[in-house]
Amino acid sequence: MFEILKLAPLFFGLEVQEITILINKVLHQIQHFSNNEVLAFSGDRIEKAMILLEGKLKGEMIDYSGISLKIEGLDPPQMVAPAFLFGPQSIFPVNLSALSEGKILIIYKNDFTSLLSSDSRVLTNYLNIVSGKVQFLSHKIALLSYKTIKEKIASYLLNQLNPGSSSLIMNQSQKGLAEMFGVARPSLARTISKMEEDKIIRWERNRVIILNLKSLELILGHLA
Amino acid sequence: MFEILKLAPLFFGLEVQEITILINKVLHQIQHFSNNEVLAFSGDRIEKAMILLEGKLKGEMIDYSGISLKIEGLDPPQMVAPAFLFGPQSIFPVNLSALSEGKILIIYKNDFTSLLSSDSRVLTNYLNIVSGKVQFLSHKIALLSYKTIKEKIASYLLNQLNPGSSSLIMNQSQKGLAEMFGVARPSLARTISKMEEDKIIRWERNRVIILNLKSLELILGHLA
DNA sequence: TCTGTAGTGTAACATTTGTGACACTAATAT
DNA sequence: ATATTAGTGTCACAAATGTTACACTACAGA
Repeated sequence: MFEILKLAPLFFGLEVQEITILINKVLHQIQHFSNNEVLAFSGDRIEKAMILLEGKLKGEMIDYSGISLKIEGLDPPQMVAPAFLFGPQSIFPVNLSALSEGKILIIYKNDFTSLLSSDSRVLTNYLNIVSGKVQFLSHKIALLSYKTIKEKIASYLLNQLNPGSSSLIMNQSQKGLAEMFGVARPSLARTISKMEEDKIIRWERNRVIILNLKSLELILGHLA
Repeated sequence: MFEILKLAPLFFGLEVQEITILINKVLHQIQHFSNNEVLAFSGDRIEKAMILLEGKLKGEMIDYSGISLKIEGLDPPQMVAPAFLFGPQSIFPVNLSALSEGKILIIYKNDFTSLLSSDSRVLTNYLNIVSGKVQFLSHKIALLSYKTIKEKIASYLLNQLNPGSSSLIMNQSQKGLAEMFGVARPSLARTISKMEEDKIIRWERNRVIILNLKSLELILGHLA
């Protein structure tokens, strides 16, 4: 019944039998949902942990005008909004609806904390998940706080660069990098070209050579 | 000895006696530090929970050029980087040094998870702290993701506006708003002027009247 | 009331980025 | 080997923002 949970990050390191025993020790429900069913609205209070067992869900973030901003699919054995289960704003960050029929494992908050207390592996896994979100978002904020394309490039290169090395292998196309930075590809190419002109870097297709590390660092230094 | 921890968010809802018993049930150390002592470098692995009992600490985020970007003070009974204790990048996000002599409560990770398991209030408190960080950072990212000044204005106004009202009292000067948005004041004024021209808003010194709410919302809707 | 400070409005010019387009190169699929 | 797709380089023009400067208005303090 819970075989899929062997693959869930929350239960990493546990066998199916162990998982089943843990879950059967706490109050839980199996909720069935049908195709196109709305499971939760953005802003609704979250009362329970929800882990997808079967089927497919969709999370939509809605903006002021009603146009959906971001759509994200959820497959088993993903947990719904793990980092919003606790905290001062424990509300659904998205509209949650079904893309198929399926099943969700439901554990109310108090029972979920009991589950966490009962096995240090599960507790550590959950703390890793939530803390990992913080670390991911912190990194994203650092990236978003760079305003100019030159800063974004410098930051990216300095982050990818191994200490003591002066070149790096690119595993990302310029097009992909532009998407990642949220900028226009031709603008990215133009800025790279300018940095090449200025003899800061040499940009080959799969490799970037740092010609003047100090200049690269100074680009970011102007942030203060 | 642990009286100050009565005020720590981690131990919210517990009495000093309860806190003392819990801490004495796990392995812990009291680390003394002296003025100006460096306690950790940015990038060092985090092995232990650290809660400040006495004294004052300073966290500095250093950028590539060596210029410090952000300085933050820590007072008792704050916990050092609570959201970085677990997770895939469990490293100090800052240089940590002392502004005075003092004492820190040290609990290694495994013992810290034992502490969390042993009292559901402490566990819930810790989950609230870390999850709250996610929620705070998510909100910050939403703000940072607006690229144009018009979007920032629209977002700010829609956030400040009481439902059903069509005007709001400004408790922030344009100059202050420009600083908050990280944009040039004349550029902000120009954009406001344009929105007035377009009959979206009327901007008086201490009051803004929304003339066309739909247009304001559409500004944000163009994000997709 | 007068003076100094803070905030505001606007202009000219400079800089950066976006957009749409096209030609060329490299990689992948048939 | 050829065709298709993806990525790259660059251009002209448009849009948005920054910078510097100055005049004017509002507010607070002496």
